Amino acid sequence: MGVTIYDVAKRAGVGIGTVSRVLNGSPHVREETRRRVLAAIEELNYRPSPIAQRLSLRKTLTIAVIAPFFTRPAFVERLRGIEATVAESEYDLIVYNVETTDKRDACFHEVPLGHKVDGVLIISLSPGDEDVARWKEAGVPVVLVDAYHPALSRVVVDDVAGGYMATQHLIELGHRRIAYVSDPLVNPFNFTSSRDRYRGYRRALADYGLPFRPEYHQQGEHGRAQARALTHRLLDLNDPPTAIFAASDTQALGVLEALRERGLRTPEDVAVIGYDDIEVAEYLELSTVRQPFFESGTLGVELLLKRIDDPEQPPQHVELPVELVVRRTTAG
Amino acid sequence: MGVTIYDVAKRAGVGIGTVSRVLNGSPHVREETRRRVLAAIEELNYRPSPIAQRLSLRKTLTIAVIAPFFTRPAFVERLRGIEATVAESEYDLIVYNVETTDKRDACFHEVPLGHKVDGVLIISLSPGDEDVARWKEAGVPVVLVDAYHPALSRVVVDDVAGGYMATQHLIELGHRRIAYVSDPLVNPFNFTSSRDRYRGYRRALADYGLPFRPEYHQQGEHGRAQARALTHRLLDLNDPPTAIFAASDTQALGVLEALRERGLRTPEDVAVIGYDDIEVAEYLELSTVRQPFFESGTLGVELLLKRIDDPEQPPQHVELPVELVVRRTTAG
DNA sequence: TGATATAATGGAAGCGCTTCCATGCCTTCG
DNA sequence: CGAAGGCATGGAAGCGCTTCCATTATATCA
Repeated sequence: MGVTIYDVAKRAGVGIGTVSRVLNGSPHVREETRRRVLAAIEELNYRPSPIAQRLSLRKTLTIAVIAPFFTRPAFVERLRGIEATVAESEYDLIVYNVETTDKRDACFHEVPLGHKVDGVLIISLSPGDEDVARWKEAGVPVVLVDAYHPALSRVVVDDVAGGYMATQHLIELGHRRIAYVSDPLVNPFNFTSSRDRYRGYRRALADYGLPFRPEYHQQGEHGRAQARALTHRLLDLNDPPTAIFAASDTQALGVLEALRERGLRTPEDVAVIGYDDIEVAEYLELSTVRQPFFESGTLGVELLLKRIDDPEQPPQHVELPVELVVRRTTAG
Repeated sequence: MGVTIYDVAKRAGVGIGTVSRVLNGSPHVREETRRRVLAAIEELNYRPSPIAQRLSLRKTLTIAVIAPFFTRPAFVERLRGIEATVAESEYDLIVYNVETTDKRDACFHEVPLGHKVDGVLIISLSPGDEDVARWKEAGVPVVLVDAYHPALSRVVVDDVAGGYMATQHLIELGHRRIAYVSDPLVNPFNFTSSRDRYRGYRRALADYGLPFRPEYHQQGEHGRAQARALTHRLLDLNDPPTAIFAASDTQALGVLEALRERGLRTPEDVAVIGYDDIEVAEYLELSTVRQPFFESGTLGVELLLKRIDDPEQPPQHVELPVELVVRRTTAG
C-alpha cells in the first residue's frame, strides 16, 4: 500500500513493537524513544492501516444502522443523532436503507452475521424471535430504536401516551367526534407506532366516556396523498368528525389538504393534530406531538456501545417522553 | 472468532486454496469438489471474514460520503440515491455528516488518507487545490456531487440555468420588480448553488432589459426563519418587489410566512418561486425548480466506482437538467 | 505405451497490524 | 557486591484471507 509500521520502525531505529506501543499510547516507552518514533511517523506521513488493526484486534470498529425509509423526517433526524454520536467514538457507521420487506429480511440475515460490524442499531423494525436467536448466537449486539423485542435493549417513546395526549387535547377542546388517520395497524414492516398511538386514542376515548366508532378510524399506506384520500372518506360520512388526529405530520398534511379542498376551515370546522413535529409543522401552525428524534439516536448508539464493551449486561429499556405542541390547528 | 476457512477446508477434506477458489468462483475446481466445499460451508454456517479479505486484497471495499447538513431535503434525497446504488455493489457505505467547517476540514484531512476507504463522494462541498493534491498523492479517487473542482469528476445540475428559468418565468408573468432571497453568496462552506442561481437571476434580468437592484437581493443564513426576516426587509422597501425567487424551497417557506404575516396574498400581491421541489412544495402549491437529487446520487456513485476500477481515466463531468414546476404561487 | 500438456489441488507466503514472550539493562536492597 | 525485580525493547506468532507456485492427477497425442 504505502508506508507501513516496518518503514517507521526502520526510520526510527526501533522495533515494530515499539512503534505499535507508541501508536497505542503504551506507557512502557522511554520518552526519547517515543519522540524518535513520532518524528519518523511525521516524516513518513504514516497512517496505520485500520484494516490490519481490525484483523489483529479481531474487532471491526464499525457499527451498522438499519433504517426503513430513511428519507422520512422521523428517520433522518434520528440518523443525525446516530451519526453525531458515532462520530465521537472510534467507530465507523455504515448505513442500510430499507424500503422493501425483502431488503429488510436480507439486512436482518446478512448484516449481523457477516463479520462486518461489532454491533447493529435497528430503527423502527421489530425483529422476530428467530432473528434475535441467530444474532445472539453470532454474538453481535443489537439495539432497537422505536422498535420492540423483549430480549433486546431499546430506546422508545411512549406512543400510547402520545396518542392519549393528542386525543385528550381534542376532547378537552370540546370535540366529541374525533377521527384517527393512520398507517395500517397491521403492516408488512410491523411498524408499531400507529398501533400504539391508536391504543392511546382508544384509551382516551374510553376514559372520557366517548364511544369508539370504527368508521372514524381510517388506515392506509403512509403518505400525504393517501391520508388525503382517507380524510375525504371521513368527510363523506353522514356524521363527519369535527377533529382529526393524524398518526404523523406528513399525514396531517394530507388531512389539511383534503379539508382545504372541501373549503373547510381549520380549526373552526375541523381541528387537526399531527405527530412528530417535523420542520414544516411550525410553518403550517400544525398542532402535534413532539418526540425527541435526535436524542433517541444518540441514546441508541450509547446503549449499543456500552453493550459492545460488555455484552453480558441485561437488556436495557429507555423510554423518552413525548410532548404536546399546541398550535393554531387546534386553537381553542 | 468463529469458523474460518481452515475449518471448512478440513471438513471438506480439501486445502484452503480450494475453499478460496470456490468462494471466489474460480473455474479451476472440479464440480464434485465444489459441492463438497459448499456442503461444508453450509454445515458449518461459514461466512468469510470481510476484514481478512480486505487485508489480503488490499482493498477496503468501502466508500465514504461526506455531506453537509444531511437532514436538509436536498441532501437526504441524494443520500438515498447513493445508498441504493452502493447497496447493489460489493461496497459498504460509510457516512460523514458535516455541520461545521471544522468537521469539514477534519473529514477532508482524515477520510481520504486514513486507508479506510477506496473512494470518497463529496456533496456540495468544493475542496481546495491543496486538498485535491493530497488526495491525488494518496491515490484515493474523489467524486463531487453538486460541487466543483477542475481536477475531479463531478455530477452537477445547471444552477445558472435554473436561476435563469425561475427568473424568466416571473418576468414572463409580467413582473418587473423581482427579488432574490438566498444564502450568503460567500459562505464558509463555499456552497456554490446560491451563487449560480444568482448568476442565472442576473442574466435573465439583463436579457430582458430589467435593471438589477441590489436591494432586491437579500442574503442570510439558510433557513426558513432567516428567509422570513429577509422578506420583511424586502417588503419594507419603498418599492417592494412583486415577485420573489427563493434559493430553496425551505427559504420559500419563510417568504410565504412573511407574506402571510403582512396579509399579502400569493400570487395576487406577490408571486413566489422556490427551488428544489421538496415534498411539501406540492402541498403548498409552491412553484419551484426541480432537480434530480436521487439520480445525482446514483450517478455520483457510478462515476466513483468506475474511477476506482480505472483510476487513470480523465475526470468526467455530468450535468443533469433542472425543470421548472409551475404551481399556484406563480399562477397567471 | 510413453511423453507431454492440462486441469485440479495443497499450502506457504504475505497483507499490516497487536501482543506476548524473551532479552538485556538498570535499579534497588540486603 | 550480588541477587532480584522492573523497564524498555525486539521481533515471532497470529489474526483469516488470496494468490502464486509446486505438485499430483488426468487427458491427449504420436
